[in-house]
Formats: sequence, structure tokens, C-alpha cells
Amino acid sequence: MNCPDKSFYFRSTEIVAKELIGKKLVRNTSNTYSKTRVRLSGIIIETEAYGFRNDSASHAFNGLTPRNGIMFGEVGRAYVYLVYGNHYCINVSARSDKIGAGAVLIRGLYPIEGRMIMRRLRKSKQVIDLTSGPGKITQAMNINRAQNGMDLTNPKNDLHIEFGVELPSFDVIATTRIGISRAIDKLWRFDCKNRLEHN
DNA sequence: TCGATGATTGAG
DNA sequence: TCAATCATCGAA
Repeated sequence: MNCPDKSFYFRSTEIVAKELIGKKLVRNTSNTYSKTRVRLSGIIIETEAYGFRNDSASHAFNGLTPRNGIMFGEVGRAYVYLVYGNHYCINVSARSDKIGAGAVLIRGLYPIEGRMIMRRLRKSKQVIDLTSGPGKITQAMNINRAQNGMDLTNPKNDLHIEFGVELPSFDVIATTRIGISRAIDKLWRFDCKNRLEHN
């Protein structure tokens, strides 16, 4: 498996969000039970694109703040933030040259490696509930603010995105984004159309 | 400072 | 349908 070139993320967030479907999010972390290192991974099956001045729902819409700096910086990095005081969301920073900021929210995974560990981190939930939401993904993969800013294009990092995943052909559909109150008309949510086995 | 809001989840 | 839960950000 290999990681994409940074140029992959130097494109509009819509394109990046769409093409991240089918790629693999990988997390190496310590197993709190056995104290050993474990590799967790899942195929990305749902994403959302967030822009800059063209997107009133984006954290970057009103300009640079202490929180959203990653969206304005080098592309291909993890933007992790706490939402609703309860859950972390993980994004990948992306933007074309002409846009000053952006990110792609990873909303859904098809769990591949380390399902039993994920199950424990998620408190023994059914497999279908392990990573079917942004807050669930970070909980299942032990992702928090410590990973904010991590370079996801470096395969040596404990959090990264791998390409070259073997998958049967699949279609991606675009729909409206979830959980936002502004720019609700944009079709910037991307979903893997065909169902992968979820058990 | 202060208050409103939020890229969610799980329980009832 | 609704509470949990708190960092963030703009306004005061």
C-alpha cells in the first residue's frame, strides 16, 4: 500500500472528497488492554467537502481562527476538532490553489483491520455501528486532538491514508451535507453507493 | 467576559 | 424527541 502524493489534496475539496471514497484510513495506536501496538483501518465510504468563502457552512468561512488553522495550511493534514462538546471529527485539509482553505470530513468507514479493538473502544457495539459516523470513527480509532495537524500522506505516521485498495467497482453518489444549518443546498456529501458487507 | 451555537450520538 | 457537554467565536 502507498500514500497519495500531496498533489492529490491540491484540488477542490469536492473532487478530493469524492475521490477519497474507497481509500483506506489507517491508525496505529497502543492497545490499552494488552499494551501492544495495533493497526486499525477502514475503507472510507462517506465524506463531506467544506470550502472557504464559497461555503457558509465551513469553519473557514469567516477567515482564520485559532481552531481552523490547519484548513489554511499545508494540504493532506489531519484537522481534528471537538464538536458538541462530546465528539471529535477528523478531516483532511485540502484546497485548490485558488481557494485559501478547505477540508474533507470523513463521515463513514467500512472497518477492515482491528475490528475487535474497535469494538472495545466503542463499548461492544454491533459492527455496523463501529464507524458509521464521524464521532464513531474517532472513538473506534482512538483519534483526538493529539492527532491534529498530522501529515496523512506519510505512511510512517500513526494516522495516514493509504491508496491502492483493492475493491470491487463501486459508484459514488452526491447528496446534501448532514448536521449543518447553512449552505444546506450544496451536494457536497459523497457516499459509496453499493453496500459492503458489514459484519 | 458572556452567550449562542454546533460538520454528533445514544437513549427513551 | 431530546439531553449530554464544552470548546469556539463574535459581540458586548
